[in-house]
Amino acid sequence: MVKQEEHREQSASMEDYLEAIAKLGERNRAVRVKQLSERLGVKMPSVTSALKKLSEQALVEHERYGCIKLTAEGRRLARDVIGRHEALTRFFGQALGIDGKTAEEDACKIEHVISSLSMERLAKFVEFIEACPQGGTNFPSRYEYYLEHGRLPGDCSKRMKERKQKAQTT
Amino acid sequence: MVKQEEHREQSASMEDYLEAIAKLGERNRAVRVKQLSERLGVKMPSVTSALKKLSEQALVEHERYGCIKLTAEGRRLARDVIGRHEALTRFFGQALGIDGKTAEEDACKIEHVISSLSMERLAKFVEFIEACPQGGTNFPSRYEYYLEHGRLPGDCSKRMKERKQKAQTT
DNA sequence: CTATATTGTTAGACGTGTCTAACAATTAAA
DNA sequence: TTTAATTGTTAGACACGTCTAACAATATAG
Repeated sequence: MVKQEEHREQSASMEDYLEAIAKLGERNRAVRVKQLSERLGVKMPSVTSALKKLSEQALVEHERYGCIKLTAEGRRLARDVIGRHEALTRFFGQALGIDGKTAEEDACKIEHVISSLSMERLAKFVEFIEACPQGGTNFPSRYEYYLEHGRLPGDCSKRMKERKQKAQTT
Repeated sequence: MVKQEEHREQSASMEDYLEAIAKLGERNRAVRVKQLSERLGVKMPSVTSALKKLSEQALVEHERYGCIKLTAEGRRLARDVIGRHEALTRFFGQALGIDGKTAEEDACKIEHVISSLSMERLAKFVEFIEACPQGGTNFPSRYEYYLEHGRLPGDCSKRMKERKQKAQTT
């Protein structure tokens, strides 16, 4: 039994490129070097060289002067990064009440270094806060419960359902 | 009015060196290159070259083959880093219930990238959790209150005092 | 006090990711 | 459709932080 093809750990920079390509690709069809360079605040040659690296790892498809696309694997990695980014942004914004700009910036940095365990817990914590915005009794043990069961023990779950229905009907 | 001598931003690596020197200096008198190299998981030449850089910035005193000490400014920076480290460790450990090793590792990374605003809020949040380990009613608004006034509105403050007294008499 | 181990330094290489300067391709305008 | 503007690439430099190899100083044992 040989060790399977592992996740090649990506550097913070490369994760930023993947993330940006995915984000720009959401709306636009063709992602361009220029766009990436502007979004990431680097010069175009830096983008070119990053794309070369990512192409070699089969995370990106890019032919000279052509458009930029993620491969399936690249998309997977980008999704992960974006997931971390969003959860962190919500944590700083919603849970800690940090302003949007700072929340974004911090999420941008931390998304590259946080462990998956902490990331999961943080995401759960945000869910908890969001599910029960008015709080309730006995927070830490309620949080424990939420970690265990994925839902709240008492009255808040009703409110949560109401909110979901409301959201659907909106 | 000319802009005063600013905080030269330190890289993650340099902050790690400062932190390690401070930590090793707590007990031992003379901090050595070898110790630093072991603690930080780098080879000795890396330490030598880092010390050269930090000496040039007057954050560290170090003469060839001699002992390593922080200057007042170096100590100040180290204290900041350690403060962030400890607050983050407590956040991941106490608040999110992450195991000690992971909490340490994440703190180690995040301490170098988090904004001071988020850091303050996170520290306050940990205080809140620690002050009132059993939780109470209406968590988010209680947390708001704590952010505003630095203490809890109701019954928990009594418990907190009891805990402090208990800690003193132990 | 000499011989040996240990610790520390220097020199120089390397990988990463950035930059500028110069050139090439593509697109838009005249 | 030639010319001009924009966009992209190549080549090469640089800063950072690490490493190895070789050498130097200090400490420890005989």
